[in-house]
Amino acid sequence: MAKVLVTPALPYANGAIHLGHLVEHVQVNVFVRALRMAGDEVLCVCGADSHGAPIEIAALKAGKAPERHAADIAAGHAASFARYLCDYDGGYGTTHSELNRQHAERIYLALKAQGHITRREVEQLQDPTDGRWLADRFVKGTCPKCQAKDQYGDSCEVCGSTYRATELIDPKSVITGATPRLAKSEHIFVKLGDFADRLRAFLAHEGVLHASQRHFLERWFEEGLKDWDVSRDGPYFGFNIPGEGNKFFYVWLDAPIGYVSLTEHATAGAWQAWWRDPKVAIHHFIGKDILYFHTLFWPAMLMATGDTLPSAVHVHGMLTVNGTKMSKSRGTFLNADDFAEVCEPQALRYYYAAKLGAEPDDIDLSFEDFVNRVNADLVNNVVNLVSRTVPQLHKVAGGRPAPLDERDPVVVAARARLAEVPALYRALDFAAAVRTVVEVGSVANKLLQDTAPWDVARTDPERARHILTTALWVGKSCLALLKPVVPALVEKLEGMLKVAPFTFDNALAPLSPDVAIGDYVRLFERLDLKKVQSVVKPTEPAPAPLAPAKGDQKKADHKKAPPVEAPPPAEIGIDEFLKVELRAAKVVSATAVEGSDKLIAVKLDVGPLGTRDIFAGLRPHVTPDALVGRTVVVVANLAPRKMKFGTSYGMMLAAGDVPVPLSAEGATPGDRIR
RNA sequence: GGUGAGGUAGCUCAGUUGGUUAGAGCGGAGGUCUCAUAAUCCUCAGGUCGAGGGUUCGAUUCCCUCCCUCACCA
Repeated sequence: MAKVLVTPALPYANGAIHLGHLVEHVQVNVFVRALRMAGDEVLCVCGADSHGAPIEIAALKAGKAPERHAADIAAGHAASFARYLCDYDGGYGTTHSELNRQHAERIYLALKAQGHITRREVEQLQDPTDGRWLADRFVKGTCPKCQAKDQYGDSCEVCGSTYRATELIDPKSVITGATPRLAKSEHIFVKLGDFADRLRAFLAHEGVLHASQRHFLERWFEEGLKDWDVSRDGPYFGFNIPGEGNKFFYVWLDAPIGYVSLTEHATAGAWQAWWRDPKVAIHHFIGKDILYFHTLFWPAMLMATGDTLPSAVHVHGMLTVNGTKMSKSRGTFLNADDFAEVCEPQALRYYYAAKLGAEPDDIDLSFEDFVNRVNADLVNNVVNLVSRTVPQLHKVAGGRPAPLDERDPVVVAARARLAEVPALYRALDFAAAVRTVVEVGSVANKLLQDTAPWDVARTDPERARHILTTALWVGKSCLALLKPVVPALVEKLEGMLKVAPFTFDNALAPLSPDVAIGDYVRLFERLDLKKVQSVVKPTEPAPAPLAPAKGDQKKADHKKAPPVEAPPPAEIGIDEFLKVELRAAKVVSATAVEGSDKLIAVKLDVGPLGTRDIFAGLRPHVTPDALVGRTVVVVANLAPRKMKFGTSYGMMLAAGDVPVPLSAEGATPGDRIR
């Protein structure tokens, strides 16, 4: 019996749980339930990552103490996870705990005692009003490259360029609005390079990391590991660094330490039984965005204290919804609770499981596919098997199954296929597990169709009883193996069939002829696409497509129709319309963009507004020369858009599938169009 | 820009340690049973396996180049 500790990453306590978090937590929960069905001793802990500047500042804005704020958010996390049947040993905890402080100090002091700590001065922006040190995200100003206003201190969302916060034009603190000043402070660093060889060896172990991720990390080693800045000067919401006055641990230092302190909490103090026993397998599940922390910093910390290193760091891909990144403005940023309102949470568990393979691929939640998969594979196939047989078995045999005919080829084949499933769960290839179950289920549906027990019953009830028993056994066995994915559904089945809770040992056991099964109860409801789609509520009309970049164009060609019916554009008032600054502009020059077969680089004369460079995706239909000298319509206040070949400062309007530039012939360049 | 991963039927994916006609589910078309949650079952898709080149008797599967997509860049 294996002893396994499993953790998802700790969700950050500054926002609600969304469908992206759920990919990881469903993956973890299915894994944990499967291991437990296999008889392993499993501990699974999780809690909110509760420290850091973003939380402190959000709390400030909400008028709460940061502890309070983080606790409130964490309570929401716990409720959301519970709805999706994801539960954690010891409950859903937090990193803001006394236990976590103790472990953070223990680990830090070990690093220090071994000489892995160093210190040096760092220059950073500081708010002069309250002395607060400002991370890049807390400074906003004008982009030094494209002059876009209101951009964060690390990169410009408009032109995509990156820079230092100190390069911003007219920088302001987002907290006080004051102009920050540059100041120096001493920070504490972990000399990660000290661990480079050991880390490299650790990551090379078979199974620790998927090969593709290992390749990815190679480069960091080749470039050499830099020191890791682990201190922040107060005010900061976190743990004081022992002996360092007003310095605090950077949130990413104590976050993973939460895995240990949450273990201690969940086991009433017995953390060493999990973190000091080399026989325990530790599995971390993370998104690829935090790979760095879990494969370099975290193992280095564990090395310093001699705690057990992870057996595996499982990386999953990111979630897209209907083919696009979740976006607040498009209304596709779906939080878990909202989604649970329009569909049974187990349906999402099923879909995620059906899409999660052993490879760390991104996964897409396409509503149409989601509804199809759940209805066709789960309900119409596997669940339907139970619904087709249980009532009939009552009719022909008083609910008593026949002895299972082990020589029946359907039974033999099903046993062989289904026996592979537990190993697929262990290998994290849930997609293959689900696929196998569904395939076996359809064999039994075919059996029923071909042998028609409802006919046979009229002449040979005993024969009908045997057929129904076989089909029900297949359905029962399939669902038993799906229990890690849809536990509540399967518990209903256990009750209906009056059997002991399923494990991987008894999943394929025959039903007892001595026990009459109970009355049929519906196990699961089909999903309604319209209802699922209703979860997307655009808060504003979809932004007009920008000058079609090559990629967009291609995508548009391949997607027959948008997966979600685009809601008709909402009505807008005149004031709204007037926000769009349309102007007449004369084409000064137009040249084909080398390397693109769609784009034309156009220089426009916009009268008093000067000249503008834009890219127009008109090439397949319009030759550049034909544009020169024409007066066209341009959106003058469109945010600049960075494209592969440069930045487009506006958009030329065109109509039709074969785009024809709109003409403003007769107008003077620069004229406002209304 | 650098690095990594990927591009297989309308959609979601499987597969090929290189080899006869590249598969499944869903959607779509037609038919069927009627036990079942308008469920089941049968038939129908001819897709340049992203593009080009190379290695080979033979490549979708190996190598190179290019295009495109996604992610990460402390």
